[in-house]
Amino acid sequence: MAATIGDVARVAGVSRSTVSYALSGKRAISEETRTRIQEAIEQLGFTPNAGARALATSQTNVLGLYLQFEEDEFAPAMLQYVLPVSTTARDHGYDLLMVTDPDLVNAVRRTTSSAMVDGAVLLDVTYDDVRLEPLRGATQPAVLIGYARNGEGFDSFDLDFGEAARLIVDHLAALGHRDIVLITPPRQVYDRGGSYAWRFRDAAVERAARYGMRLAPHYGESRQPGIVDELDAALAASPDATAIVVHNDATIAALPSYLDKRGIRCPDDLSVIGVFSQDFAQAFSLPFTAVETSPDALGQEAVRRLILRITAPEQAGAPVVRFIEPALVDRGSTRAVG
Amino acid sequence: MAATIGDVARVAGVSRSTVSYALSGKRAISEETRTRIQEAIEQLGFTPNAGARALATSQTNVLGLYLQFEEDEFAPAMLQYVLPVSTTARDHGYDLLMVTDPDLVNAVRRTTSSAMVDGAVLLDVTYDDVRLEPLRGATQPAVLIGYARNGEGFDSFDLDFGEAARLIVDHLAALGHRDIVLITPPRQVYDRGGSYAWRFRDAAVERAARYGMRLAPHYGESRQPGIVDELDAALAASPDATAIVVHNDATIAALPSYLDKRGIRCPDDLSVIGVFSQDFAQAFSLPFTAVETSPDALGQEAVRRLILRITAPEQAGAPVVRFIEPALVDRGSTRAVG
DNA sequence: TACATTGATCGAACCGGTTCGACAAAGTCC
DNA sequence: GGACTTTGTCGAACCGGTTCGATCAATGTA
Repeated sequence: MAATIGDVARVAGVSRSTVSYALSGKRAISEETRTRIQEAIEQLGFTPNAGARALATSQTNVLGLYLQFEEDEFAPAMLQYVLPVSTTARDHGYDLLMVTDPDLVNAVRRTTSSAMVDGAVLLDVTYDDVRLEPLRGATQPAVLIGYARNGEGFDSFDLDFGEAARLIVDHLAALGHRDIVLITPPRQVYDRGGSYAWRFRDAAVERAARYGMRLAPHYGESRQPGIVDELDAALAASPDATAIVVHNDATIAALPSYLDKRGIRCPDDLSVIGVFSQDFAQAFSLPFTAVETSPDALGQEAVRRLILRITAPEQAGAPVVRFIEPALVDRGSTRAVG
Repeated sequence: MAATIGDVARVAGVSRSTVSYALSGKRAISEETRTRIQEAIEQLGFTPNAGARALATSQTNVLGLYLQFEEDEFAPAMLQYVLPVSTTARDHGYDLLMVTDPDLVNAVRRTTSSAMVDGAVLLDVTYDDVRLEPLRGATQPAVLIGYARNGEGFDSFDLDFGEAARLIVDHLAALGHRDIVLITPPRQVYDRGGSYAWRFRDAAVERAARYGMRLAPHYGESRQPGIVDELDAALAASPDATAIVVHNDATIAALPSYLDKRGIRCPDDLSVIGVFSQDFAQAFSLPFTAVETSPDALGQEAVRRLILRITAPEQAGAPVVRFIEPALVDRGSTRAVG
C-alpha cells in the first residue's frame, strides 16, 4: 500500500542504500541523484516505516510518559506537568507514549523491554517507586519528575519542597504569625509515599518548631464536600490561627469560594499562602500568595536531560538530582499580625 | 542486549518459528515443547521487539490521540476526554501516542504514513478540520470525538449540543423565565470553528425565539480577570435577566466565587444552568443544574468503535455519526419565576 | 605512467519478528 | 497393510529500513 524505500529507489533509478544515504546524509550523494530521489519521494509520498527503522536502528524516537490518574489526585494539577513534557519532547523530535496502565511494573517492563520507547519520564513519583526496579533492568534511560529514595542511578528533577516550606514559614514568621494551619495533600498521597508531601510537611513542622510557632497539619481532601468539611474542621481546631498554608491543589482551587461563603476576608481575617504554579493560579483565578512550583521548568529540564542521556550518554555524565529553587510570589494574601 | 526469539529458540532447542507459534497459538504445539519454551522465555526475560513485530504484522497496537492545548481552552476540561480514551485503549491492549504538535496536518501525516499507529482519535474537532484531509489518504481508520462538517467517511461521537440547548431553554421556559443570559465559549473557539459552540448557541437562540424569550449570548473568557469582567458586562447588559446559561468551562468554574463576591444568591436572585460533566462538577465543587456532557461515555464508545474498525472492519460497517442524548441533571440551581 | 585518494554508488547482510509450504511421524479408516 | 489425514516441527522467505565492504570512475600525486 504505502510506498517503501524500494519503490523510491526504483523510480529514481538507484539502489535502496543510495536512497537511505541520501535521506540520512551519512555518505556523499551527487547533487543530481539527490534531486532525482527527492522527486521520487514527493511523487510517491514516501515516509519511512517507523517499525522498520526502529528495528534497524534500535531507536524509536518515542519517549514513554508514565503517570496515573488517581481518584484522590486533582487531575488538572497533573496536566501542568504533561504539557511541558509533551512540547519539549516534540521540539526535540520525539513523540510521547502516554502510559496510564494501573499495573505500573508491567507497563514499564512491557514498553521498555519491547523497545517501544527510547527513554522514560516518570510522573507521580513516590518515595519507594516500584517502577524503578524494572527500569534498572532496562536498556533505556529514565528521568524522574519528583524524588524517590530508591532513585539512585536516575536523573531526578523536583521542586525543593523542603525549602518551599521553610520559605513559607519564614515569611509568616516575619509577619508575626504564631498559630497557623497547614492543609496537606490527601492522606492517600502519604500512604502511597508521595515524597513531596512528606518533604513539605516535615520541613514546615521542623521550621515552625524552631520559631516556637504552633503549626497544625491536616490532611486535605480532593473532592467536595470533603474539602469544605475538612477546612471547617481544621479552622475550628485552631480557632486562633491567623494564617493557613495550603499544599493541596483541590483545596486551594476551592478556597476562594469557601472563604466567601464563610465570610472570611483574606488577608484581613486570615492570611493565605499556597503552593502552586502561575498557570494554575490563572486557570483557577487564585489571588493567593504562593510558592511557585514551576512545572514548565521542571518538565523541560527533565526531558532535555533525558534526551541528552539518550543521544550522548557520555556527555550526560553522572546522574543528577536537581531540586529547583522555589520562589515566593507575593499576591498580597498575607499580612502582618500582632 | 535484550533476548530475541532466536535466543529463546536456542535455549528451548527448537526453531524460531516454533517459538512464534507457541506464542501466538496459531498452530498446534505439543504440551512438552510449549513448557520448554515457556521456561526459556522466563529464564531469558524475553519480550517480543515491538518494531520487529510491527514490521512483520503491520500492526503496532498503538492508537494516536491528536489534541491541542490552546491558550483559550480550559485545559482541565480537555483532560476529561483524554482519560477515558486512555483507559479504554489499554483495556483493549492498545497504547496511546499523544500527539500535541501544533502543526496538525504534518503530525497526522507523519504518524500515520510511517505506520506508528493503528488508528487515530481526534479531539478538539472543528467544523472544517484540517486533520481529516491527511487522514483520508491514510490506511488507518480514525474516529472523531466531536463533529466536523467535512467528516464524511469517519465515525463521529459527540454530545447532541443542539438538543442540549433545547433542553435547557425548555427547562427555563417551563419555569417562567423570559430573559436569560448565555455565556458561550470564547470567541476564539468560534473563530477556529469549534462546532459544539455554534451548535449549542444556534439551537438556543432558535428555541428561545420560538418561546418569545429574550436570550442574550456573550462570549465568555478563559482566564481571569476576563471571566469576571465579562460576567459583569453580560449581567449589566441584561439587568432584568432571571437566569444565566453557561456553556463555558472556565466561566462555570469561576462562577461560585463570582456569585458570592457579587452577593448574588442562586437560585433566589438568579437561576444558573450549565453544560458540564459530573466529574467536572465534583472537581470544581459546582452546585449547578447542568446538562451532562458524558465525556466518559463518548471516549469509551469512540475508542471501542475505532478498535472494532481496526480489527474487524467488515463488522464495523458504514461510518456512524452518533450524537449522544443529553440529560439534564437537576442540582437545584434553577427555580420558577413570575 | 603507475599508484594512492576521493567520491558516488551498489549488493548483501542484518535488525527480530511472522507465516507459508514442506515433511516426518503418528493416528485413522477400510 | 496401504492410503489418507492429523499433529508437530522446521527452514526459508518476507516485512522495510540501515550499514558495511566492495567496486569503479575520476582526480591528484610521485
